[in-house]
Amino acid sequence: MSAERTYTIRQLCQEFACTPRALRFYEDKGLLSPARAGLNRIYSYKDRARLMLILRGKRVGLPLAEIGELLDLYELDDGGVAQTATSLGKCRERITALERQRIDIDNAIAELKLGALELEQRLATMGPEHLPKAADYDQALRLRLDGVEHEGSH
Amino acid sequence: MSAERTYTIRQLCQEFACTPRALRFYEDKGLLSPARAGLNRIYSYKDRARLMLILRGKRVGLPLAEIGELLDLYELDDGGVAQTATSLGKCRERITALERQRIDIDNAIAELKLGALELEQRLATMGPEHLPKAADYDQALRLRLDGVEHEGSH
DNA sequence: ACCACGGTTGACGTTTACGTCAGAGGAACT
DNA sequence: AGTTCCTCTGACGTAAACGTCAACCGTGGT
Repeated sequence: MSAERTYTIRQLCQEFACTPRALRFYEDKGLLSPARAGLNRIYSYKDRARLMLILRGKRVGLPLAEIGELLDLYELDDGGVAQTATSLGKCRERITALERQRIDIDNAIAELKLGALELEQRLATMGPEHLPKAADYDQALRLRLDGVEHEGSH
Repeated sequence: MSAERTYTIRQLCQEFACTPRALRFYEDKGLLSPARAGLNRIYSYKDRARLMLILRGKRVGLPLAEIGELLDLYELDDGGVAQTATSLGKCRERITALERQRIDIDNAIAELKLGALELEQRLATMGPEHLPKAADYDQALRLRLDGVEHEGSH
């Protein structure tokens, strides 16, 4: 019966790398409905769980509206058999859609891996004979490295 | 040396269920550059292949800009070693991103399947005691079936 | 009492990926 | 020649998902 842990908007944002604006937006869309302490929003553990589902839904490309429907599937106090039946229908539609998408992704990954292989081989066999000039190569590489701010191991 | 097959804009649109507007838009963005017969666009077999890649990229949630970069990876006449190296980098980034996405999708599918199971059981154990009324149930079901045009096995 | 700080509510701006006319041009049938 | 198509080029509109900015509020510290 310990008071369940709660979160401020900023805590959740830091944890999941999103902005307060986004959370309020999800709230506008009915995907979240945190409690209030005066004006301030207080997110419960359940709210946090919902947020995680929302973000995963986004990562797999679902529009917020669809995510909302799916979230409702999990919290069905329900309104009857017909409701449940159509929910099941939507659920299955989403499953088959995601399975198609999985296939697309597998194909894309396969092709990209082939592409990567070819690029590697090209790099390997690409002797100085294909280069503009050793000096140019050197300079181009330098420019590249200078231009890239992040991702550097330095 | 038979003249390679070509396609009008409408033919491609019918084949891939998209609109002429979309194809012209992709052209604006540099993802396609079909030949012309006067004003009219003439799509080659290669253009068609690119379009398929574009559409698959879209299905996995890539923005058109990214798709453009990936397409360029396949057609590298190239500008040197540095170019090829950074291309390889981008390629690998995309691969790992897609692999993460694959995991998300697998998780989402798993959860949805659990949800579907629960819904099925609820439907099974949901005796008339939870129903508004047997008559209402019957009527609601009828309405449902009438409202759904496709997917019906009838 | 004053002020910084984090949070809140509008309201308008922005990007992406097209949809939707409006107006015109060439091919083809009648 | 007239009409019917299909297509083309702008140009403007739109939905989704926030970003950004202004102005306000309550609370803790000094």
